Order: sequence, then structure tokens, then C-alpha cells
Amino acid sequence: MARPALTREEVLAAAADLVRQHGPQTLTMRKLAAELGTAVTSIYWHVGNRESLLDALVERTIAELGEIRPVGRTPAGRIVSVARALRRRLRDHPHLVAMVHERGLTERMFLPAQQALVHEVHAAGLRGARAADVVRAVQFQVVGHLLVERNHERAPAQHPGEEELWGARTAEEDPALARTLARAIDTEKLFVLSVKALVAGLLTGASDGASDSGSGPGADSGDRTVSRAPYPQ
Amino acid sequence: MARPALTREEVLAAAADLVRQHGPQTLTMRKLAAELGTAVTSIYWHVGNRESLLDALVERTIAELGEIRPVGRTPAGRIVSVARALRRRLRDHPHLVAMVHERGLTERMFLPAQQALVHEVHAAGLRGARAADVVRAVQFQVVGHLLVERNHERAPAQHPGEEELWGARTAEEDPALARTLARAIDTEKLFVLSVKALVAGLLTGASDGASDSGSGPGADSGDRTVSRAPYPQ
DNA sequence: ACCTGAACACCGTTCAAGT
DNA sequence: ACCTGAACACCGTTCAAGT
Repeated sequence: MARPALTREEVLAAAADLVRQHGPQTLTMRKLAAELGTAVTSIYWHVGNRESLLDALVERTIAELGEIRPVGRTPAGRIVSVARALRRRLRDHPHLVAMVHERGLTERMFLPAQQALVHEVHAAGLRGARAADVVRAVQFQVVGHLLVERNHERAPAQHPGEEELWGARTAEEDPALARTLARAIDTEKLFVLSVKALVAGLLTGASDGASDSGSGPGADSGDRTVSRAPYPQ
Repeated sequence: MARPALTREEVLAAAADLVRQHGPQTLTMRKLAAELGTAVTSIYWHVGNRESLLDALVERTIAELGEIRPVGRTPAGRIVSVARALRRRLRDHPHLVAMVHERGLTERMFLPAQQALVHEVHAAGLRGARAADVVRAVQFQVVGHLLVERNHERAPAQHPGEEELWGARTAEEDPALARTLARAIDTEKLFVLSVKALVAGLLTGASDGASDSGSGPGADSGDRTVSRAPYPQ
């Protein structure tokens, strides 16, 4: 009976499965062929090569993302809800997200959320470059947190040195803190906490002036010249 | 003349150089051997294998990090300065940072900054789990931003679809925003902006209660059960 | 103690040849 | 139109053999 004809869809599905489980590094054309019960070279006829196979998976991930609708009463709350909704969608496919990212397509993946965010930021009364900054900051926050998180899970028990290094200086002074830092991180809780703080800070304009903070010439900012007009035009 | 005797240091230095320039993927044992003018197998004698070679590079990166001293007048400013200092140190070796991260050693790399941060967070009047949250949030922020940034640079001209997709709906309503989102990102500025906002939000406790925001049952938080006591003990 | 080439098992990919 | 095996150039790694 040979085989009921190999299709491109079949190849993509099998590849997506392998990637979802073990990441892209472990996906070899030969293993994929074995999984599908065909010759390696058949795959090449359907998808070109390994690189465009992964491209197709990434493209598919982006397409499947769908629209994001904000929820909540306050502008800040609605912005946070967009961040959480996006995160929830991406969290199931951490490897895919990393791949999207590696291909420099983060912006495109982020578009549905961006649409929603712009609307909410406008509702919060911001316009122009300031509004754009908020959108970008949230984008970096969501994606960054996801990337950090992905590899954090891979190293569950952090190296034992930590607790010892902490024990010495901090343990007796603030045992609750030392204990918390030694424990595993609840990434979901940390994310919500961070986004809320970030959004609150952005909307209240806490990040505007060089009001406080060590961003003067004496500070560690030193070499990098960041001194342009904060919001030109 | 043959060769003035291959040393482990020499191997590590050459490897670090290749990684710094083109990332770890392009580092092959054979290319490294060619670079050093020795047989491939000689390298194995000095460093074991490719994996432990990369491990050694990572270890070295962490060790070279050094202490971080806060600068600034306000607690928030000093916390921001720690984030910026850490970022500046890591920014020159983005590949190395990613490698540290992949090996799950982020925590250890972050330790010098953590020491400084704990001190400043205490100075800001926070203790226990709340203090730990601030430390963690800043850690994720710095590393996450760096990771996002690393791959962002690799895709300088974002796909053209962006401006078009934006043009339609937003362009006439808020042209300044559309223009900014279409432009390349000034990652340094975005980082400073974000950290300031995050720290401000964290210190003012903006992320505490379910006060506003859509984190109620009606929100998109839906499935994940995040409902524990916010700060047990 | 240090270096070497040959050899093995694994890659991705091409190509001529089949049906 | 679709599938195949052989072959090529590249990997990381091992090992017996050199000095």
C-alpha cells in the first residue's frame, strides 16, 4: 500500500509537532522523513529545504495568532489585558516565538496586539511619539519576558551557589527576601506584576524627564550619548 | 618552527573572538582549528569538546562581569542606574549573553547586579517578597530587553507591510505615531524609558492590588489560576 | 604531555533516475 | 507530478599512533 501520498500540509504538521516538543535544533530532515515514513528527498520536493520549512512554520504561527480584544475598565487595565492575552497565545509555542524572533518577524507577530494597543493608548490620552513609546515598551516587555522565561524553565533548579551567596549577607537582615530569591520564580505572577508596573509608570509619565535618577553626566550612562530632545516634533 | 605550542587560553581566546563576531552557530571545531593552525583533534585535548568549550566561554563571561555600584540621588534613580550599568556591560557581548541564558545561568550572571539592587530596594523601604519582586522584575527587564534587541538588530529594515498596514487606519488620525512606529527603534532610549517606568511603577506599588485593570474573572486571564494570596507571609 | 590523521556516525542538499 | 537512492560536502567526536 506504499503510503497515501505525502502532502505539504502533512510535512508541516509533523515538523510543527517535533518543534513544539523538542525545539528546532532537534528537527533534522532525516528524522522528519523517518517520522513520515518517506525518503528524505521527498520532503525537499514539498518544502524546498530545511530553512524554508521552518519559515513556513513561523509564517503559520503568525497567521494563526488572530485578533486581540482588550478587556477591563481603566485604560491601564485594558493595556495590561492586551499584554496578557498576547502572552497567553504565545506561551504555548515558546520555540515558535523564538523562531519568529530569530527571523526578525517579531514586529509582524506583534501587529494584532499593536492595533489594540494603539487604540487603548489613545484612549488613555497619549498621542504621537509618546504613544508609540508605550506601544513599543509593552511589546519588548511581553516578548522579552517570554524569551527569558523559556530558558528559565529549562534550568529548573538554579545552581546551589545562590542560596549560599545570599545567606551570608542578606539572610539575617531580610530572611523573607533571601527565601523568596532562593525559591523558583512564579513567572506568571512576575509578568503580571511587571506589566502593571510598567504601564502604570508609562501612563503617569514617570519615565519622562531627567527629573531624578542618575542619568546626568556623573552617572553610569557615561559613554552612550542619549542626550537628544526627548520628544522631537 | 611548527608552532609555539597551543595553549588552552589560546583556544578560548580564538573561540571567543569567533563567537563575538558571528555567534556560536558559526563556530565549528574545524574552522577554529584552521584559525589556530592546528589539527582539529588538538583542540579536543585542550578543551574536551565543543560543548565544554562554550561552557568555558560562558563561565569566563560571568567571571569578568565585576561589581556594580549604583549612582544617583533617589532610590529609583539608583535602581535604574544599576540596570543601565548591567546592560552596558552585557551589550558588547550579546551572543555570550544569549549563551549564558541558554545554559540557565542567567541568575548567576545577574548576581552582582542583584546584590546592588537588594541594597537599593531596601533603601527604598521595601522588604521581603515585595523587595524580591522588584529585583526579579528588573532582572527580567534587562535580560529580556537585551535578547529582544539582539535579534532586532539582525533584521534592520522591518518588512514593508508594516507602514502600509498602519497607514490605513492610523496615519491620518495620528500621523506622528504612525511615523514613529514605522521608523527604526532607538533601543537605548526605549530601554531607559522602560526601566524608569517599570521602577517607578514598582516603587509606587502600582502593580499591587487588583484595584483597576482587567484581572478579574471577566478579563482575559481566564484559564490560568493566578489567584493566590498576593504576598503570603 | 601534547599532537596527528584516519575513521565513524551524523548532518543538509543535489541530482540523475525512476514511476 | 511525485518519489527514490546514491553521492557530496560538511559536521562533532573517538582512537590508535606518533613524538
